[in-house]
Amino acid sequence: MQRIPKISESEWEIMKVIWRSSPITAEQIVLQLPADIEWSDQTVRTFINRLLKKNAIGFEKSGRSYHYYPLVSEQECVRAESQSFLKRVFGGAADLMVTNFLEEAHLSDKEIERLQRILTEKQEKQEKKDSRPKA
Amino acid sequence: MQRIPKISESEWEIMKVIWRSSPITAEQIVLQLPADIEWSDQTVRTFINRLLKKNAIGFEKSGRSYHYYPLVSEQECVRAESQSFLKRVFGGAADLMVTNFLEEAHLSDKEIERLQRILTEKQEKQEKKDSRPKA
DNA sequence: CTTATTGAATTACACTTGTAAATGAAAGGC
DNA sequence: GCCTTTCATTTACAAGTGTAATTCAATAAG
Repeated sequence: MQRIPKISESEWEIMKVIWRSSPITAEQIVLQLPADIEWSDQTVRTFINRLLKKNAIGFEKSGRSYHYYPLVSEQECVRAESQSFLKRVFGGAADLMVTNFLEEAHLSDKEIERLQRILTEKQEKQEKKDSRPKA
Repeated sequence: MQRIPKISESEWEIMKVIWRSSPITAEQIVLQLPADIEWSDQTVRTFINRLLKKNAIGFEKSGRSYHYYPLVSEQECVRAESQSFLKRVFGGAADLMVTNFLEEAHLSDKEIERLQRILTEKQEKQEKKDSRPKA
């Protein structure tokens, strides 16, 4: 009964398309997959069906073909995957993980500045919260 | 022939123990696994064997039992997993990912400051590089 | 109406993963 | 030297994944 079904690597590709443009037909999904992915129609339909079984997506009949739409939000799924990744690789330590990314990734000056702004905002928000009497 | 074998979730737990203290016997691995993991000895030995097959670890006989040690570094594996995660969930955009984590994770003031320091350092390093004539 | 086409649903099949049990081999106990 | 214990190796087996082919059902073409 867990809220968010486990979505496999291939299924993620399908979900990303559906999140981007739903409702959408199987045919359109095939077309909108990134060019470097070369799956047969059948393969794509298999993934669609598995996502249906997992209740990750739903559909509405529209004459001959189905229009699929997400039943779980990208937000939720990203969060779930991130949690799982974090736990597996960094034992759950978010700051460790961010540190690692900051050090490994080559970020542009712009990006670094943006991140600093976000951090500063977060800091200010927390200070405000701390100065309130705790409920 | 890819450098870093794919390490499953359970196998990661084993690897983390081996990275922490190697060379190490199967028995010790069992003992050093986090307390909330309850695998039978056999299960742990299965994972160890799979890691051997994948060439993620090696061993040296020492009389009755084996002493296992890593053949791939934690660094490498973390990097590989991160890449894979990044690609799957964020389409490869590292800054997006970091942003997301900063916003979702509850970081303490200390952690935020530490991250800011890291960012500042990175920024300074990049400026230095930029002021050099490009090779 | 019969046939060809086009989705969707079912079936397939090998590989991985989680979870062990069974078997084999070596070493220690007596 | 035989029996038990203890590792390691082999085998097991169901669920999930990657990758489709096959079958079924409805629609379009003639």
